[in-house]
Amino acid sequence: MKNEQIANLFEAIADLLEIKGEVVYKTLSYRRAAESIRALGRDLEDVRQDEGLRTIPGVGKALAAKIEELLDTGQLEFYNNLVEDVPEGLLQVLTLRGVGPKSAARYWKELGVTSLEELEKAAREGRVQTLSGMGARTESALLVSLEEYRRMQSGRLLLSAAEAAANEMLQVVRGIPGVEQAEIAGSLRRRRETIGDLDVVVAAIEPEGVLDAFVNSSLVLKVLAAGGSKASVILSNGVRAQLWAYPPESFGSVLQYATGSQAHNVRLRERAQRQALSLSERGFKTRDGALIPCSEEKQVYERLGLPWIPPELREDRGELDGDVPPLLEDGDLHADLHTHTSWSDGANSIEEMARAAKEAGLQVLAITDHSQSLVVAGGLMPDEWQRQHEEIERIQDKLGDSPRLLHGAEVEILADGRLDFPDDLLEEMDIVVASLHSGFRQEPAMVTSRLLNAIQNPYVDIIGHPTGRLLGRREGVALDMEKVLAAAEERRVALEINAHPERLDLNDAYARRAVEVGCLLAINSDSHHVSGFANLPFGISVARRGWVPRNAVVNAWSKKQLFAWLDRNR
DNA sequence: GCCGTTTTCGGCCCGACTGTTTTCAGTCG
Repeated sequence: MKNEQIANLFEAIADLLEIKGEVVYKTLSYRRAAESIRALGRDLEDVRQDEGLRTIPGVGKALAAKIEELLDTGQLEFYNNLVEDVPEGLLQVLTLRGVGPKSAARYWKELGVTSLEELEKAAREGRVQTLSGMGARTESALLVSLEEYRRMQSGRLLLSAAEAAANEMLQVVRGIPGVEQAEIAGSLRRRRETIGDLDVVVAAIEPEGVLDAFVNSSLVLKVLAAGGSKASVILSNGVRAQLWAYPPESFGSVLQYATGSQAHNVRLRERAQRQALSLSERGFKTRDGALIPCSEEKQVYERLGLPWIPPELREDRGELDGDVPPLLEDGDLHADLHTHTSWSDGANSIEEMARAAKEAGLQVLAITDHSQSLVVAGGLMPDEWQRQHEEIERIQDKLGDSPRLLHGAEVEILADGRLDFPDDLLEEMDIVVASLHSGFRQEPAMVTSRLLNAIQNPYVDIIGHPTGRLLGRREGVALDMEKVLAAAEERRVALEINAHPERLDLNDAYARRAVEVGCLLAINSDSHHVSGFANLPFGISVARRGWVPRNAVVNAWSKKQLFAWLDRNR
């Protein structure tokens, strides 16, 4: 059983235990363990054999035993018994906005509801409002939530889409009279790979007036909740958003609070408690009730004796325990080592791509069009690659040394593990990116061995988008990532963090693990268009979330260091 | 169910908003 499945199961257990009425701290333990497992970046089986499951934060004796049972049998008796008590269908009921464990339990016990369909029926028949403490408004709100659930099935936004929507919202909010400061917060500020809803924080002398103007603006389709400090809405583009409006003296406190993550904030508040302080979005409160607001975010961390923590790290993954490495910054990448042109499935010529790369501040650009077998993407035959080579030399002459062009290919790793070009051609190339575009449904062990084959080839420099996932569309291959990392480390082959917002592959957890085992990484745009270089910051976000130091990223190196690495086997 | 420079037992974060209440529980982030 794989990490993701076990994490999901633990979350389902937490939900069911909450409906059952179990003490909330027990359910929190399951949730915390699930988060730790997601952040692991390696198989639980490996952790069990090496340092032991108990070394995972939030996994104690009981949860370790449950993980072992799942690893060994693929089953969990505890869970099987639990669903005898509490119907699994209630898990979906719990996802409705406005429905928590207490309400779900009452719908189930008092109305016999065990699924979304049954709940809808009960609400339509007016049975929900017969429950004590529930009225007609609760019932109609429930029907609205059910409607929302159907519409919003698609779920989370890609980072790029969320960023565009948030900037639009930010522009509107900054134009509201009385707004002194406005910033993006929430998971978008932490640069998670997908975003559920937007959070924007503003400083204003009169927060109520700002909130009022916002909810009445043309940007807002529907108001879900609105008070004197915050408003929760659906924007006209269908995206859910929250606006937090607080007085300027509390701006830092609320920005910190609204940025989260929740787990990170809990850690901070525990820390505040040890200093006899209580921490909230308004500031610190002393035991005698005096409020100490923070106008700047860094003051929140300062008072707790901490350095300011970059938002990308605020996930309760050890960021408060010690030194954080110096992270990659926008502008640290001097090279893009994986791009396409109209020679295969790109939209622009080599020259257009080169000029755009220079415009984007890059000193080195690798042209890596697809290889012959990827027919749908216009993969190049060997003789076409030779002709492209002449073309690249001509353009290099024309452009001078800026950017420096490298000529390579994104070579298919074929279904049997061979590469799609012969070695003597690969040897001629300045750079070789090897990638999978087919055979994703093979057994993970087979896909792993295909990658290992590619890594063993002396001319391969980078493994492109290693798992092949497409966010929201295709799961990545369940590779034996530890084997891949170990081989890549030994051969000094870099693994890609593909910066396309739909890929972001490797993800943050694998990137962090890669660095731990000494692997090199490359952050590439995989551009198919001159606009593609604008995606590089998304790759940098992944690296930052993965605690990746600058010196582990080959395209953040100097030209000299980069070329020496590329020449290592040539 | 986890965890320990207060503790191996007894803690475990905080406030805004809503709907239904006559003072608060539930949900959310």
